[in-house]
Amino acid sequence: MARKTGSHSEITGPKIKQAALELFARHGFAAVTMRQIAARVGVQAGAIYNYTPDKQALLFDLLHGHMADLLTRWAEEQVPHDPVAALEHFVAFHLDFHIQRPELVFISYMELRNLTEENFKAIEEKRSRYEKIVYDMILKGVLSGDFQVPDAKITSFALIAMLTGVVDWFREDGRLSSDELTRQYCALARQTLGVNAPA
Amino acid sequence: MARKTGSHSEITGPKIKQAALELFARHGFAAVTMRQIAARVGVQAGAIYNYTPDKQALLFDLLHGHMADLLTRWAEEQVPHDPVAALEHFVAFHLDFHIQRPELVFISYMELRNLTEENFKAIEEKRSRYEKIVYDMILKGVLSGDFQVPDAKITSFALIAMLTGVVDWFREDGRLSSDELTRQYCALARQTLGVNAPA
DNA sequence: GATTGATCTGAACGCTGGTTCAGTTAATAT
DNA sequence: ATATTAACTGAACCAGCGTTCAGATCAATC
Repeated sequence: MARKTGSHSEITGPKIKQAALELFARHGFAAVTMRQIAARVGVQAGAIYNYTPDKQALLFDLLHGHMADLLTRWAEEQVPHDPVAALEHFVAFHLDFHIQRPELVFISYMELRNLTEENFKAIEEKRSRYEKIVYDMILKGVLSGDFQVPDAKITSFALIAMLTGVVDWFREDGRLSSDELTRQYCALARQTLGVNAPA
Repeated sequence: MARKTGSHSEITGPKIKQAALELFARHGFAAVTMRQIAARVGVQAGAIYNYTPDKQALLFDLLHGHMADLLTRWAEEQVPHDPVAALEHFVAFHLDFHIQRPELVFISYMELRNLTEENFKAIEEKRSRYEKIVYDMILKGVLSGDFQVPDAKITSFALIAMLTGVVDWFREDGRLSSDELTRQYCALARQTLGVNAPA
Protein backbone atom coordinates (compact mmCIF):
# COMPACT_ATOMS: atom_id res chain seq x y z
CA MET A 1 0.00 0.00 0.00
CA ALA A 2 1.06 3.53 -0.74
CA ARG A 3 -0.36 6.97 -0.15
CA LYS A 4 -1.29 6.92 3.49
CA THR A 5 0.34 9.92 5.08
CA GLY A 6 -0.34 13.19 3.31
CA SER A 7 -3.09 11.53 1.34
CA HIS A 8 -5.66 13.91 -0.02
CA SER A 9 -8.60 11.70 0.89
CA GLU A 10 -8.75 13.02 4.40
CA ILE A 11 -8.92 16.51 3.03
CA THR A 12 -11.01 16.14 -0.09
CA GLY A 13 -13.74 14.11 1.61
CA PRO A 14 -14.67 16.74 4.19
CA LYS A 15 -14.24 19.50 1.63
CA ILE A 16 -16.82 17.85 -0.58
CA LYS A 17 -19.27 17.58 2.29
CA GLN A 18 -18.75 21.21 3.20
CA ALA A 19 -19.12 22.40 -0.38
CA ALA A 20 -22.26 20.33 -0.86
CA LEU A 21 -23.72 21.72 2.36
CA GLU A 22 -23.12 25.32 1.41
CA LEU A 23 -24.44 24.91 -2.11
CA PHE A 24 -27.48 22.88 -1.10
CA ALA A 25 -28.36 25.50 1.48
CA ARG A 26 -27.96 28.37 -0.93
CA HIS A 27 -29.55 26.99 -4.08
CA GLY A 28 -31.38 23.83 -3.10
CA PHE A 29 -30.42 20.22 -3.68
CA ALA A 30 -32.02 19.82 -7.08
CA ALA A 31 -30.53 23.05 -8.39
CA VAL A 32 -26.95 22.16 -7.48
CA THR A 33 -24.81 20.18 -9.91
CA MET A 34 -22.01 17.79 -9.14
CA ARG A 35 -19.76 19.99 -11.27
CA GLN A 36 -20.48 23.00 -9.06
CA ILE A 37 -19.57 21.03 -5.96
CA ALA A 38 -16.40 19.75 -7.63
CA ALA A 39 -15.39 23.23 -8.77
CA ARG A 40 -15.69 24.55 -5.22
CA VAL A 41 -13.41 21.78 -3.99
CA GLY A 42 -10.98 22.35 -6.84
CA VAL A 43 -11.42 18.97 -8.45
CA GLN A 44 -13.18 17.36 -11.40
CA ALA A 45 -16.72 16.04 -11.02
CA GLY A 46 -15.65 12.42 -11.39
CA ALA A 47 -13.44 12.61 -8.32
CA ILE A 48 -16.46 13.08 -6.08
CA TYR A 49 -17.45 9.50 -6.77
CA ASN A 50 -14.44 8.31 -4.81
CA TYR A 51 -16.21 9.62 -1.72
CA THR A 52 -19.90 9.08 -2.30
CA PRO A 53 -21.88 6.56 -4.35
CA ASP A 54 -24.15 9.26 -5.72
CA LYS A 55 -25.67 12.68 -5.19
CA GLN A 56 -28.51 11.33 -3.03
CA ALA A 57 -26.06 9.84 -0.54
CA LEU A 58 -24.34 13.19 -0.26
CA LEU A 59 -27.61 14.74 0.91
CA PHE A 60 -28.58 11.89 3.17
CA ASP A 61 -25.23 11.83 4.95
CA LEU A 62 -25.55 15.52 5.75
CA LEU A 63 -29.08 15.21 7.13
CA HIS A 64 -28.51 11.97 8.95
CA GLY A 65 -25.30 13.20 10.50
CA HIS A 66 -27.05 16.33 11.65
CA MET A 67 -29.88 14.51 13.40
CA ALA A 68 -27.55 11.93 14.91
CA ASP A 69 -25.39 14.75 16.21
CA LEU A 70 -28.39 16.50 17.74
CA LEU A 71 -29.54 13.39 19.60
CA THR A 72 -26.07 12.46 20.75
CA ARG A 73 -25.35 15.91 22.12
CA TRP A 74 -28.61 16.06 24.02
CA ALA A 75 -27.98 12.63 25.48
CA GLU A 76 -24.71 13.96 26.86
CA GLU A 77 -26.36 16.90 28.59
CA GLN A 78 -26.86 16.90 32.33
CA VAL A 79 -30.50 17.91 32.55
CA PRO A 80 -31.79 19.28 35.88
CA HIS A 81 -34.70 17.50 37.50
CA ASP A 82 -36.70 20.62 38.19
CA PRO A 83 -39.10 21.15 35.22
CA VAL A 84 -38.50 24.89 34.94
CA ALA A 85 -34.73 24.50 35.12
CA ALA A 86 -34.96 21.66 32.59
CA LEU A 87 -36.92 23.89 30.23
CA GLU A 88 -34.33 26.61 30.42
CA HIS A 89 -31.59 24.09 29.92
CA PHE A 90 -33.34 22.79 26.83
CA VAL A 91 -33.92 26.27 25.40
CA ALA A 92 -30.25 27.10 25.82
CA PHE A 93 -29.17 23.81 24.29
CA HIS A 94 -31.53 23.95 21.35
CA LEU A 95 -30.68 27.56 20.47
CA ASP A 96 -26.97 26.99 20.81
CA PHE A 97 -26.97 23.85 18.71
CA HIS A 98 -29.10 25.34 15.96
CA ILE A 99 -27.53 28.75 15.56
CA GLN A 100 -24.16 27.07 15.22
CA ARG A 101 -25.29 25.22 12.08
CA PRO A 102 -27.86 27.32 10.25
CA GLU A 103 -27.19 25.65 6.92
CA LEU A 104 -27.79 22.15 8.23
CA VAL A 105 -30.96 23.28 9.97
CA PHE A 106 -32.10 24.86 6.75
CA ILE A 107 -31.60 21.85 4.49
CA SER A 108 -32.88 19.46 7.14
CA TYR A 109 -36.25 21.11 6.84
CA MET A 110 -36.05 21.95 3.16
CA GLU A 111 -34.69 18.94 1.43
CA LEU A 112 -36.60 16.14 3.12
CA ARG A 113 -38.69 15.66 0.01
CA ASN A 114 -35.62 15.08 -2.11
CA LEU A 115 -34.78 11.99 -0.10
CA THR A 116 -35.75 8.53 -1.22
CA GLU A 117 -38.54 7.04 0.85
CA GLU A 118 -36.18 4.83 2.79
CA ASN A 119 -33.80 7.67 3.60
CA PHE A 120 -36.71 9.90 4.52
CA LYS A 121 -37.97 7.41 7.06
CA ALA A 122 -34.58 7.20 8.72
CA ILE A 123 -34.54 10.97 9.23
CA GLU A 124 -38.16 11.12 10.36
CA GLU A 125 -37.52 8.52 13.00
CA LYS A 126 -34.78 10.62 14.53
CA ARG A 127 -36.83 13.77 14.30
CA SER A 128 -39.68 12.07 16.14
CA ARG A 129 -37.32 10.98 18.86
CA TYR A 130 -36.29 14.57 19.42
CA GLU A 131 -39.87 15.83 19.42
CA LYS A 132 -40.75 13.21 21.98
CA ILE A 133 -38.02 14.46 24.27
CA VAL A 134 -39.58 17.90 24.22
CA TYR A 135 -43.07 16.53 24.66
CA ASP A 136 -42.05 14.43 27.64
CA MET A 137 -40.31 17.38 29.22
CA ILE A 138 -43.41 19.53 28.90
CA LEU A 139 -45.71 16.79 30.10
CA LYS A 140 -43.61 16.33 33.20
CA GLY A 141 -43.89 20.00 34.03
CA VAL A 142 -47.61 19.97 33.46
CA LEU A 143 -48.07 17.00 35.77
CA SER A 144 -45.94 18.60 38.46
CA GLY A 145 -47.97 21.77 38.20
CA ASP A 146 -45.04 23.90 37.13
CA PHE A 147 -46.42 24.45 33.62
CA GLN A 148 -49.89 25.54 32.58
CA VAL A 149 -50.61 24.92 28.91
CA PRO A 150 -53.73 24.35 26.83
CA ASP A 151 -52.28 21.19 25.26
CA ALA A 152 -48.88 19.58 25.84
CA LYS A 153 -48.53 18.21 22.29
CA ILE A 154 -49.38 21.49 20.58
CA THR A 155 -47.17 23.38 22.97
CA SER A 156 -44.25 21.12 22.15
CA PHE A 157 -44.67 21.87 18.44
CA ALA A 158 -45.09 25.58 19.14
CA LEU A 159 -41.98 25.68 21.31
CA ILE A 160 -39.82 23.90 18.76
CA ALA A 161 -41.08 26.09 15.90
CA MET A 162 -40.53 29.21 17.94
CA LEU A 163 -36.97 28.27 18.82
CA THR A 164 -35.92 26.84 15.48
CA GLY A 165 -37.32 29.86 13.66
CA VAL A 166 -34.45 31.83 15.17
CA VAL A 167 -32.05 30.60 12.48
CA ASP A 168 -34.07 32.55 9.91
CA TRP A 169 -33.00 35.87 11.30
CA PHE A 170 -30.29 35.50 13.93
CA ARG A 171 -26.78 36.56 12.89
CA GLU A 172 -23.76 36.16 15.15
CA ASP A 173 -22.70 39.71 14.34
CA GLY A 174 -26.15 41.24 14.81
CA ARG A 175 -27.40 43.53 17.56
CA LEU A 176 -27.96 40.58 19.89
CA SER A 177 -25.31 38.31 21.39
CA SER A 178 -26.15 34.62 21.57
CA ASP A 179 -26.13 34.88 25.38
CA GLU A 180 -28.65 37.66 25.27
CA LEU A 181 -30.70 35.67 22.76
CA THR A 182 -30.80 32.71 25.11
CA ARG A 183 -31.87 34.87 28.02
CA GLN A 184 -34.69 36.42 26.04
CA TYR A 185 -35.96 33.09 24.79
CA CYS A 186 -35.78 31.53 28.24
CA ALA A 187 -38.08 34.26 29.48
CA LEU A 188 -40.35 33.87 26.48
CA ALA A 189 -40.46 30.09 26.86
CA ARG A 190 -41.38 30.39 30.54
CA GLN A 191 -44.29 32.59 29.61
CA THR A 192 -45.37 30.32 26.79
CA LEU A 193 -45.27 27.32 29.11
CA GLY A 194 -47.30 29.20 31.68
CA VAL A 195 -44.73 29.15 34.44
CA ASN A 196 -46.17 31.10 37.38
CA ALA A 197 -49.44 31.45 35.53
CA PRO A 198 -52.59 31.94 37.59
CA ALA A 199 -54.36 28.64 38.17
CA MET B 1 -62.33 37.71 -33.52
CA ALA B 2 -63.30 34.14 -32.78
CA ARG B 3 -63.11 31.82 -29.78
CA LYS B 4 -64.54 33.84 -26.94
CA THR B 5 -67.30 31.80 -25.37
CA GLY B 6 -66.26 28.33 -24.37
CA SER B 7 -62.64 29.25 -24.79
CA HIS B 8 -60.25 27.02 -22.93
CA SER B 9 -57.96 29.82 -21.88
CA GLU B 10 -60.05 30.64 -18.86
CA ILE B 11 -59.82 27.04 -17.77
CA THR B 12 -56.31 26.04 -18.76
CA GLY B 13 -54.68 29.09 -17.19
CA PRO B 14 -55.87 28.42 -13.63
CA LYS B 15 -55.31 24.69 -14.07
CA ILE B 16 -51.67 25.34 -14.91
CA LYS B 17 -51.26 27.50 -11.80
CA GLN B 18 -52.88 24.86 -9.63
CA ALA B 19 -50.81 22.04 -11.10
CA ALA B 20 -47.62 24.02 -10.68
CA LEU B 21 -48.52 24.81 -7.08
CA GLU B 22 -49.15 21.19 -6.17
CA LEU B 23 -46.03 19.92 -7.89
CA PHE B 24 -43.75 22.66 -6.57
CA ALA B 25 -45.01 21.99 -3.05
CA ARG B 26 -44.50 18.26 -3.35
CA HIS B 27 -41.20 18.02 -5.19
CA GLY B 28 -39.68 21.51 -5.13
CA PHE B 29 -39.43 24.04 -7.92
CA ALA B 30 -36.16 22.84 -9.40
CA ALA B 31 -37.24 19.20 -9.41
CA VAL B 32 -40.46 19.80 -11.32
CA THR B 33 -40.44 19.82 -15.12
CA MET B 34 -42.67 21.77 -17.45
CA ARG B 35 -43.70 18.44 -18.95
CA GLN B 36 -44.95 17.21 -15.57
CA ILE B 37 -47.05 20.31 -15.13
CA ALA B 38 -48.42 19.98 -18.64
CA ALA B 39 -49.27 16.31 -18.15
CA ARG B 40 -51.27 17.12 -15.03
CA VAL B 41 -53.28 19.70 -16.97
CA GLY B 42 -53.74 17.32 -19.89
CA VAL B 43 -51.80 19.34 -22.38
CA GLN B 44 -48.41 19.44 -24.09
CA ALA B 45 -45.51 21.33 -22.54
CA GLY B 46 -45.46 23.97 -25.26
CA ALA B 47 -49.02 25.04 -24.47
CA ILE B 48 -47.94 26.35 -21.07
CA TYR B 49 -46.09 29.15 -22.81
CA ASN B 50 -49.39 30.64 -23.88
CA TYR B 51 -49.96 31.48 -20.23
CA THR B 52 -46.57 32.25 -18.77
CA PRO B 53 -43.36 33.62 -20.27
CA ASP B 54 -41.25 31.05 -18.44
CA LYS B 55 -40.97 28.72 -15.46
CA GLN B 56 -39.65 31.45 -13.19
CA ALA B 57 -42.74 33.59 -13.77
CA LEU B 58 -44.92 30.64 -12.83
CA LEU B 59 -43.24 30.52 -9.42
CA PHE B 60 -43.18 34.26 -8.90
CA ASP B 61 -46.87 34.67 -9.69
CA LEU B 62 -47.75 32.07 -7.08
CA LEU B 63 -45.63 33.65 -4.35
CA HIS B 64 -46.50 37.22 -5.20
CA GLY B 65 -50.20 36.47 -5.38
CA HIS B 66 -50.00 34.74 -2.02
CA MET B 67 -48.37 37.67 -0.25
CA ALA B 68 -50.62 40.21 -1.95
CA ASP B 69 -53.62 38.16 -0.87
CA LEU B 70 -52.37 38.02 2.72
CA LEU B 71 -51.91 41.77 2.96
CA THR B 72 -55.21 42.56 1.24
CA ARG B 73 -57.16 40.26 3.52
CA TRP B 74 -55.63 41.69 6.65
CA ALA B 75 -56.34 45.22 5.44
CA GLU B 76 -60.00 44.26 5.16
CA GLU B 77 -60.18 43.00 8.74
CA GLN B 78 -61.88 45.06 11.42
CA VAL B 79 -59.27 44.94 14.15
CA PRO B 80 -60.35 45.75 17.73
CA HIS B 81 -58.58 48.60 19.48
CA ASP B 82 -57.92 46.70 22.68
CA PRO B 83 -54.43 45.13 22.42
CA VAL B 84 -55.43 41.75 23.83
CA ALA B 85 -58.51 41.51 21.62
CA ALA B 86 -56.39 42.59 18.65
CA LEU B 87 -53.89 39.86 19.41
CA GLU B 88 -56.58 37.21 19.47
CA HIS B 89 -58.04 38.58 16.28
CA PHE B 90 -54.66 38.37 14.62
CA VAL B 91 -54.02 34.82 15.84
CA ALA B 92 -57.38 33.70 14.46
CA PHE B 93 -56.78 35.46 11.14
CA HIS B 94 -53.25 34.21 10.68
CA LEU B 95 -54.08 30.61 11.51
CA ASP B 96 -57.18 30.61 9.33
CA PHE B 97 -55.42 32.13 6.35
CA HIS B 98 -52.43 29.81 6.58
CA ILE B 99 -54.11 26.48 7.20
CA GLN B 100 -56.32 27.12 4.20
CA ARG B 101 -53.32 27.25 1.86
CA PRO B 102 -50.61 24.98 3.22
CA GLU B 103 -48.98 24.51 -0.18
CA LEU B 104 -48.59 28.22 -0.80
CA VAL B 105 -47.20 28.72 2.70
CA PHE B 106 -44.76 25.92 2.09
CA ILE B 107 -43.35 27.17 -1.18
CA SER B 108 -43.37 30.77 0.00
CA TYR B 109 -40.77 29.80 2.57
CA MET B 110 -39.04 27.13 0.55
CA GLU B 111 -38.61 28.51 -2.92
CA LEU B 112 -37.48 32.04 -2.20
CA ARG B 113 -33.96 31.14 -3.26
CA ASN B 114 -35.15 30.03 -6.67
CA LEU B 115 -36.36 33.53 -7.43
CA THR B 116 -34.31 36.00 -9.40
CA GLU B 117 -32.94 38.82 -7.28
CA GLU B 118 -35.54 41.25 -8.52
CA ASN B 119 -38.43 38.92 -7.87
CA PHE B 120 -37.03 38.03 -4.46
CA LYS B 121 -36.97 41.66 -3.43
CA ALA B 122 -40.60 42.12 -4.40
CA ILE B 123 -41.62 39.25 -2.13
CA GLU B 124 -39.37 40.33 0.71
CA GLU B 125 -40.88 43.78 0.66
CA LYS B 126 -44.35 42.35 1.20
CA ARG B 127 -43.14 39.98 3.87
CA SER B 128 -41.56 42.85 5.76
CA ARG B 129 -44.81 44.76 5.61
CA TYR B 130 -46.60 41.89 7.26
CA GLU B 131 -43.94 41.47 9.93
CA LYS B 132 -44.20 45.15 10.71
CA ILE B 133 -47.92 44.81 11.27
CA VAL B 134 -47.25 42.20 13.94
CA TYR B 135 -44.43 44.18 15.47
CA ASP B 136 -46.55 47.32 15.70
CA MET B 137 -49.38 45.36 17.28
CA ILE B 138 -47.08 43.95 19.95
CA LEU B 139 -45.40 47.28 20.59
CA LYS B 140 -48.77 48.92 21.14
CA GLY B 141 -49.67 46.31 23.75
CA VAL B 142 -46.34 46.71 25.46
CA LEU B 143 -46.72 50.47 25.69
CA SER B 144 -50.26 50.17 27.02
CA GLY B 145 -49.05 47.72 29.66
CA ASP B 146 -51.21 44.86 28.39
CA PHE B 147 -48.21 42.82 27.22
CA GLN B 148 -45.03 41.97 29.09
CA VAL B 149 -42.27 40.70 26.80
CA PRO B 150 -38.48 40.66 26.93
CA ASP B 151 -38.19 42.22 23.45
CA ALA B 152 -40.97 43.27 21.07
CA LYS B 153 -39.01 42.50 17.89
CA ILE B 154 -37.97 39.03 18.98
CA THR B 155 -41.43 38.30 20.24
CA SER B 156 -42.93 39.24 16.88
CA PHE B 157 -40.63 36.76 15.14
CA ALA B 158 -41.36 34.09 17.74
CA LEU B 159 -45.10 34.59 17.46
CA ILE B 160 -45.10 34.36 13.66
CA ALA B 161 -42.87 31.28 13.67
CA MET B 162 -45.01 29.61 16.31
CA LEU B 163 -48.22 30.23 14.37
CA THR B 164 -46.93 29.52 10.89
CA GLY B 165 -45.33 26.29 12.08
CA VAL B 166 -48.84 24.93 12.44
CA VAL B 167 -49.07 24.14 8.74
CA ASP B 168 -46.33 21.54 9.23
CA TRP B 169 -48.57 19.27 11.23
CA PHE B 170 -52.18 20.49 11.21
CA ARG B 171 -54.62 18.46 9.11
CA GLU B 172 -58.26 19.47 8.65
CA ASP B 173 -59.32 15.92 9.39
CA GLY B 174 -57.06 15.48 12.43
CA ARG B 175 -58.00 15.20 16.09
CA LEU B 176 -58.31 18.96 16.39
CA SER B 177 -60.88 21.18 14.68
CA SER B 178 -59.64 24.49 13.36
CA ASP B 179 -61.85 26.26 15.91
CA GLU B 180 -60.25 24.32 18.71
CA LEU B 181 -56.83 25.02 17.23
CA THR B 182 -57.52 28.74 17.24
CA ARG B 183 -58.70 28.64 20.83
CA GLN B 184 -55.57 26.81 21.96
CA TYR B 185 -53.25 29.15 20.14
CA CYS B 186 -55.04 32.22 21.44
CA ALA B 187 -54.38 31.00 24.95
CA LEU B 188 -50.79 30.16 24.09
CA ALA B 189 -50.23 33.53 22.43
CA ARG B 190 -51.63 35.36 25.46
CA GLN B 191 -49.15 33.55 27.64
CA THR B 192 -46.28 34.19 25.27
CA LEU B 193 -47.10 37.89 25.15
CA GLY B 194 -47.26 38.00 28.93
CA VAL B 195 -50.88 39.02 29.21
CA ASN B 196 -51.73 39.20 32.95
CA ALA B 197 -48.11 38.51 33.78
CA PRO B 198 -46.81 39.72 37.13
CA ALA B 199 -45.15 43.10 36.75
C1' DG C 1 14.68 3.83 -8.50
C1' DA C 2 11.20 0.63 -9.35
C1' DT C 3 6.68 -0.74 -7.70
C1' DT C 4 2.28 0.02 -5.93
C1' DG C 5 -2.17 1.73 -5.39
C1' DA C 6 -4.92 5.65 -3.87
C1' DT C 7 -6.32 9.76 -6.16
C1' DC C 8 -7.67 12.36 -9.78
C1' DT C 9 -8.38 13.87 -14.88
C1' DG C 10 -10.75 14.40 -19.07
C1' DA C 11 -13.61 12.82 -22.19
C1' DA C 12 -17.51 10.46 -23.15
C1' DC C 13 -22.30 8.26 -22.44
C1' DG C 14 -27.30 8.49 -22.65
C1' DC C 15 -30.80 11.31 -21.18
C1' DT C 16 -33.67 15.07 -19.89
C1' DG C 17 -34.26 19.94 -19.19
C1' DG C 18 -36.58 24.60 -20.74
C1' DT C 19 -37.94 26.70 -24.65
C1' DT C 20 -39.30 27.55 -29.62
C1' DC C 21 -42.15 27.24 -33.56
C1' DA C 22 -44.32 25.71 -37.94
C1' DG C 23 -48.34 23.62 -38.49
C1' DT C 24 -53.05 21.55 -36.97
C1' DT C 25 -57.54 21.96 -34.79
C1' DA C 26 -61.91 23.79 -33.79
C1' DA C 27 -65.08 27.43 -32.05
C1' DT C 28 -66.91 31.68 -33.48
C1' DA C 29 -68.30 35.43 -36.77
C1' DT C 30 -69.70 36.76 -41.22
C1' DA D 1 -69.84 27.90 -46.35
C1' DT D 2 -66.00 30.46 -45.46
C1' DA D 3 -62.77 33.17 -43.01
C1' DT D 4 -60.64 34.09 -38.77
C1' DT D 5 -57.86 33.22 -34.94
C1' DA D 6 -57.16 31.48 -30.08
C1' DA D 7 -55.49 27.21 -28.41
C1' DC D 8 -52.82 23.50 -28.86
C1' DT D 9 -49.63 19.71 -30.83
C1' DG D 10 -45.47 17.45 -31.86
C1' DA D 11 -41.10 17.60 -32.99
C1' DA D 12 -36.95 19.64 -32.64
C1' DC D 13 -32.92 22.41 -30.50
C1' DC D 14 -29.07 22.49 -27.63
C1' DA D 15 -27.22 23.02 -23.20
C1' DG D 16 -26.52 20.69 -19.29
C1' DC D 17 -27.36 16.75 -16.15
C1' DG D 18 -25.48 12.52 -13.23
C1' DT D 19 -22.51 9.06 -13.87
C1' DT D 20 -18.70 5.99 -15.78
C1' DC D 21 -14.12 4.71 -16.81
C1' DA D 22 -9.56 4.14 -19.08
C1' DG D 23 -5.63 6.24 -18.28
C1' DA D 24 -2.41 9.77 -16.00
C1' DT D 25 -0.24 11.23 -11.65
C1' DC D 26 2.48 10.86 -7.74
C1' DA D 27 3.56 9.97 -2.59
C1' DA D 28 4.81 6.18 0.09
C1' DT D 29 7.13 1.86 0.28
C1' DC D 30 10.61 -1.69 -0.66
